Order: sequence, then C-alpha cells, then structure tokens
Amino acid sequence: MEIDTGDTLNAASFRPQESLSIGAQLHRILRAAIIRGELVPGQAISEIEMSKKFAISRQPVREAFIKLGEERLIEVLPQRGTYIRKISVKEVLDARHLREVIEVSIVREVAEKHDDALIKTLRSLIAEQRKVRHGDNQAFLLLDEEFHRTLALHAGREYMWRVTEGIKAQMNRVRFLTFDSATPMPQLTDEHAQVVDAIEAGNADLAAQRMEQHLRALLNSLPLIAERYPDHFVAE
Amino acid sequence: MEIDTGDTLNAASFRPQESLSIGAQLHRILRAAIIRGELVPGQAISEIEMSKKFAISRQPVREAFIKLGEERLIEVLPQRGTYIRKISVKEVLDARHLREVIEVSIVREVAEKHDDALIKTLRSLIAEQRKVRHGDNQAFLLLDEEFHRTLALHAGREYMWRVTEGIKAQMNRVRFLTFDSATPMPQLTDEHAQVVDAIEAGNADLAAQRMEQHLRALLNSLPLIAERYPDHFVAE
DNA sequence: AAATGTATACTTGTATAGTAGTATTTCAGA
DNA sequence: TCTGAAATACTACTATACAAGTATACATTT
Repeated sequence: MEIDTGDTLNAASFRPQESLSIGAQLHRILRAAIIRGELVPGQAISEIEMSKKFAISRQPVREAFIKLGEERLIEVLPQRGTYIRKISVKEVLDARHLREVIEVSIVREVAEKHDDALIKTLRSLIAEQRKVRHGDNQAFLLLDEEFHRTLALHAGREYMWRVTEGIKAQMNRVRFLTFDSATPMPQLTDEHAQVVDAIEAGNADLAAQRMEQHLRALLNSLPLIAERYPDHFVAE
Repeated sequence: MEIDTGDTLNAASFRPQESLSIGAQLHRILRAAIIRGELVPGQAISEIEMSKKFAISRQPVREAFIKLGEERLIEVLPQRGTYIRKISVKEVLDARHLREVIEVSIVREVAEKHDDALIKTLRSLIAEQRKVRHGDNQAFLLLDEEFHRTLALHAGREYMWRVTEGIKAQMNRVRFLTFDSATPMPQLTDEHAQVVDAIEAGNADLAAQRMEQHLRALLNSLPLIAERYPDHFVAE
C-alpha cells in the first residue's frame, strides 16, 4: 500500500525502489517537511491530525513519530502533545563540529589512497555543480551531498556516513531557512575543487585544512539567521 | 503511575527518571540482552513471542523493535521475521575508528581547557577502577564508560557523546563475548592515568596520542574472537 | 474575590482483531 | 521416488477501540 501524499509533495521525489511500509513512507515525508521548514518549529502536530491528513490509521503515524523523535526533529510529550523541535544553536554547532571531525578524517584517508577514477568522478560532480542555474539551491544541495558522500564511501566509511545523515538533517534545517537568499554556490564549488586538487596531489594535510575551512564556512551566518528567525530557535 | 506512599513528602526520594512507557522499558531490556549476548546473533524473535513472554500487547513490542532496528541490533524483515543481527567485523572496526576520531578530538579540547576539579574527578574514577576486584568486568566497564563520558561532557560535546552511545553498543557486544576471560583492567587503568597526566600537563598532542593507543587496544583481539565464535559474526 | 473541585476535550499509550505477505508442509499426480 | 501446486502456519503490518494522563474552562465553595 502506498499512502496518498495529496498535493503536499511532488511525486517526483519518490524513488520507485522497494515498497516501504506506510510508517516509513510517512517518516520520509515528515522528515523532509521539517527540514524544509514547511512544518515550523514549535508547531504542534498530533497523531490523529496526520492520520486524517494522509487517510491512514494512527499506528503508522506513531511509528513515524518515534523515528522523528530519535532524530530530535520532534518532541513527543506523553499525554500532552507532539511538537516540532525548535532549532538549538548549540546543538547545530556541536553537530557541525562533529561533521568537521569526521570529514576531515575521511579526506585525510582519501588523500592517502586516491585513484584516477575517484578524481574523475569528483571533477565530474564539480562540473555539474557549476552548471546549476543561479537560485536552484536544492539541486546544488543534492550535488553537494553527493560530493561528500563519494569521499566517505571511497574511504570505506559507511558507518561514519550514516552518522552524518543525522548531522546534516540538523544543519540543513538552518540552510533551508535562508533558502530564499542565494547560496554562494560558486564559492562552495571552488572550495570543493581545491579539496580535490589537494587530494590529487596526495597532500593529506592540505586537503584536511581545506575541508575544515569549507565546513566551517557553511554555517558562518548562523548567528545572523538565529537573530532573524527568533521563533525558530530555542532560547538558551 | 502511582505515588510512593513509603517515602511520602521526602523530596530526596524522588527519582529524576520519568516513568518510561512499556515500549521504552522493553527496548532497554532487549538492548541489554542483545549486548550481553543472552539473545544470540542469528536467533529469531517475534512480536508475539515477546508479547507473551512479558505479558504485554504486541504494539509496545513493535515500537521497541523499531528502535532496536535503528540501532542495528536486530533486523526486521517485513512479513518474514525478525532476527538478532550478527556482528559485522567491518562494522565494529568502522565504529571503533569513528569513536577514536571523536574521542581524540575531545581529549585535545580537554587538554587545552582543563581545570583542577576535572583532574580530581578523573583521578577519583581511576582510583575506583583500581579497586574493582579481579573478574568483575561489568563493574569495570561502567567505570570505564564514566571516565570517557566525563571527558566528553567537560568539553561540552553532548551531541558527540550521544553518537558514541550507539558505537559503544556495537563494541560492547564483542567485549561481552570474552566476558569469561579476564579484561586487562590494570593495563586499561594505567592507560587512563597516562591520559590524565598528559591532560594535566596541557600537552594536547600527547593526550591525543595516548587516547588513540588506548582505544586501539580495546579491540586488538577482535580477529581471534571472530574466529572463535564464527556463528556470532556475519560471513564477509 | 480567591481558592478549589469537576466536567470536558484534548493528547499519547496500550490492547485486540483482522489483513497481507512469506515460508513451509502436505499431498495428488507423474 | 520425485515434482509441483495448493493448503497451512507462521510472520510483520495496519486498523479500530479503549485506557490513562494532561490542560483548560467553568462551576462551586470559602
């Protein structure tokens, strides 16, 4: 069975792979909606509300809520209600730091055991990134993630990459807040290119340093964003 | 929920731990059972079996299964069955590596901003570790984890520590396999002490190096263990 | 007027029943 | 004896109903 997403989500984003359970499908849908900010932080959602909206029973909704709770995207208060979690600046910065530690370590490994095929793949991704039309931030985001994932999997660090999935969720919530304004795509792409150059040269220290800078730049506007959208963040 | 009539009006007797749902309680129980090896890898478990065993309905069991599945401790095959995951040597080593990257980064931070209170706490933990009687590996394991957690929280890295919870689950499954044989407690304790010395000296590089060695030693017997318990591991 | 009890309308948590998919067994037919 | 399709016995998945906790509005009492 497949749940009716109605007009809340375009069918193009669905992968025709294996049939997921209703709960798993809803989890994906809600997760994306939270990250994209369609469900705003602090907003109350309920199992009944969602079950009606998608014409399913409460049980699958419940299971989706459990997963979202573990990802810290919502907060389930027993017998009281469920709310979209507000973004915590501290938590986002902490997550970003963990991602930095992970990816710097990965790029070091990659620099020490790279091959021509990898370099070619990475350069191809960078070329695609340059072709993204101005303003299509979502397309760029996908290519950006593929670039980083390629590095992680080449190093054989699937476990690490699975962890960064959760990290990226927190970070992307912030990035989507400024989705209207332009992402500095050319700059980020140049940084990618410089990382690849360092990898190709086999210079692990340089690659690590450039990756570190790259990841730090991603959220350097966080304080301003938090100030502009005070309702989206927890007071701390 | 019922009130405790025994210690009425004694505020100190209040447990800071809120009442967990049945599903959450079962999750804890099963998680511990899997890590301790009481539920052996490959073994089939079912919702009905557990609901009968604990005299509860199947719904809470289901929710516990979902959480265990996300932790990769069990594998839920839709319409087929649920099984205790076999241990993957690659995954354990990858997890250990991630833990190394995380904790080395943490100990660097701690070395650069330590204080006397922290050193005192750490030395106190080490003293307790020395007092653990030979063979009581579980007591040592708890003190070991508290040592590492203290470092993480002092660095203000709660997010990182949450991630290592999942990592430790995978590693501890291996450690519990050799629970009968003696853990080299004196050696591990000495390594802890040397890390603290480096922290107190403010030598971040040395502290990092010693932590790295310490964490690598934890699983150096993994290949032998995997060979001795082939049924517990996935063929790869 | 202020404090307190109570009904009500929410919420999430749990139990039970039935659905749908998979694997195994059974047994007719060669 | 072997083959293969249908019956059977599981499994996880979903739907519905009910239980229990919480917040709020409102009546009651002091």
